[in-house]
Amino acid sequence: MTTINDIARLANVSRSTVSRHLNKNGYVSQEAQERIDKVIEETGYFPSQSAKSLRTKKTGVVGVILPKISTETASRVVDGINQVLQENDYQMLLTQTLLEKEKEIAFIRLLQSRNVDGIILLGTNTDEALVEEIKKSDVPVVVLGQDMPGTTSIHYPDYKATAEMISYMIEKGYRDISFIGVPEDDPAVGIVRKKAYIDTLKEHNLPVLTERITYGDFSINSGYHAMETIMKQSTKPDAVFVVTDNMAVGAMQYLKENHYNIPADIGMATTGVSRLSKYIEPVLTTIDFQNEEAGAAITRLLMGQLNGYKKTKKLTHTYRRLTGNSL
Amino acid sequence: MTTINDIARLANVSRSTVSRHLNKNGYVSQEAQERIDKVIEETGYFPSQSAKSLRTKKTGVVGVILPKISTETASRVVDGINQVLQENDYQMLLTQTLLEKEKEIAFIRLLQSRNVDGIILLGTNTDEALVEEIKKSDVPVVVLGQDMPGTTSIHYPDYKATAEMISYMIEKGYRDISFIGVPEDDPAVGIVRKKAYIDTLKEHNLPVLTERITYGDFSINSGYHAMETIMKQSTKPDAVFVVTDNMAVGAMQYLKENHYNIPADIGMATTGVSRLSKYIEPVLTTIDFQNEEAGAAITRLLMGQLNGYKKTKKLTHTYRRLTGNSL
DNA sequence: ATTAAAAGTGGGATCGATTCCACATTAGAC
DNA sequence: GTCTAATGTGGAATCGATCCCACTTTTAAT
Repeated sequence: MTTINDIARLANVSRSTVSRHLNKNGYVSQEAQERIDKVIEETGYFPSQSAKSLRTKKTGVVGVILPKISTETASRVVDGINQVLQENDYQMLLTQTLLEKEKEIAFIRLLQSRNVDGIILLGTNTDEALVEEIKKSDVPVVVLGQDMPGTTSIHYPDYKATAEMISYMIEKGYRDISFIGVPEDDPAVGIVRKKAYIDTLKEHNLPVLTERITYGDFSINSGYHAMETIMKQSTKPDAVFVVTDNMAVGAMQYLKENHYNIPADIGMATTGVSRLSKYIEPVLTTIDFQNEEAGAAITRLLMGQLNGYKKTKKLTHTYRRLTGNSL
Repeated sequence: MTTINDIARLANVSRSTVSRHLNKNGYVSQEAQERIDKVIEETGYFPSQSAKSLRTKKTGVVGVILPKISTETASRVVDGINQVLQENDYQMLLTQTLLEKEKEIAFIRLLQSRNVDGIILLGTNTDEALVEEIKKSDVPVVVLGQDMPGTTSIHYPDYKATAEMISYMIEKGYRDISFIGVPEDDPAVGIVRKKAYIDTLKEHNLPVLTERITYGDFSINSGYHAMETIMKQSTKPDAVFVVTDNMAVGAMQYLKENHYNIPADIGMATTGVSRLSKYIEPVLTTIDFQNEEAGAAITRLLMGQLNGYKKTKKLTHTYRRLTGNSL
């Protein structure tokens, strides 16, 4: 491999001069620049990032930790992240936890050992151990999707969007709305969205029935089974709200297989699957959290931190309701 | 930041001993090991990957170049890649070209400057310039999706799968099948699949009409417009085959908006959208190229190359036909 | 008891860049 | 024509690891 020393020798200058030219700092004569450029061109030289970052403590790489890439939500967020990183000449080191919590902590360490300049975490919990690990981190960590204590983070408007959707369902005439949620480990999705559901029912003087509240684990399959549990109850609800896209797909699969008509037999609303919801029949009424923009926004916050901004920031992202004919 | 020297000093050994212990080569006494472990535990030390890879020329990072992550096909491939990389303790540096060809070449260089150990390219063309760049690469490059000259690659069974699907459509009674393809820059999708379509029509003594062959650019939108072009012709076809998932979604959108009934008015078949095709109404008949497994397979080939296997390998991946009611 | 092999350790060179510093040359100001 | 500032250059230290080599101590074999 060609090194800076080879270039220096071939161009008849010192390696300091080559470095100065490459980084455009300090003085280099016109002639020297030309000789260096010529040699670089001929050899196809590119500086070793390892050596560079050993000296400068910067790698130009940002680590991204997410549960699983092959979901619409995650891949859209990554699109947004990528866009901002590219604008700022950063690269992305991608890791997947597959929803194993310990891996979030392990990856924060691993990414640091790889000397990333910063870390973006798509949050799935706010456990004490995780908060601690973030606090200990040498590099800035920003979080999307959870209100992570003491950390710059953007979370979705879980409460507002859910409450509004439930209100909308009630307006539409539904009176017995069931709920497919996730465990409380995930505060944003597991606690806040459930609370919004319960609060809104109460506000409208509707009963909150524990048997109408079921849980899945984010997977398509778990949505299927949660829906099954609900529909096997002695009395059936007239609608269902599913907290995530993947589980909604599973729930819909159960309903289709068992020949329930949506929305005639049961209304359905969810969050996510925004891009594909309109090709699914019936067209899903869903909350679009605008994941690309959220990914871009959290990345901009990280860029800010990398440029020395120290204070932690808390933002709530926006959303739009997409109205289909599933209600 | 804690370095190996700090650990050495605190544990009262030399930095060589710490290194030997960490890498489990050479001799280190039991007591020394314990002292070192204790200090590492206390300080939360992790070795600097930059320094390490400057010496060893290995980073444990594999670069992945793909057109766009937020498509079902790409994200499933990445899932497969990730799985194998994780098993082998590699990390993934992800880049997106957004279908700009020059970026494929630029990223091959960039990734090398970042000292990745190998590169996985989701191929979109086999241009001379790209082939040259791959040949010049210091690190192994493997390609998925194209039969890249001189390079270890896995391509999909484009011809066979397409021909079989067209045959199946003909068996089903369709006689005027239109085609939405992509430009020939992409040999696998643009040339081979079209050839299979044409050959199969000919084999069955059906006319090949140029006006039935349209092109898109992989985007949903282009699928929409291609479908529009076809349906605005004086005589309408009785079926359409769309070469990629995204474009199929667009084509379907056009048909739905204009109240064409699938399959009564027009039959439809495609490749991809395998995971979601069954939730779309009608359930799409599609070719599933089993992208996770393809991603895993190409990554295994790369791992082989990293372990010294030198010969270039050419493989064809498998597929399954998923039968829906869109035909 | 002698000796060779095994076990254990530290010093120093090295990887390829950046960056500080000393020094030489040139240009411009008076 | 001096003097200072700007321009231009190379040497050497440094980043944090690996790894070869030299050396000492322990163990085991004869």
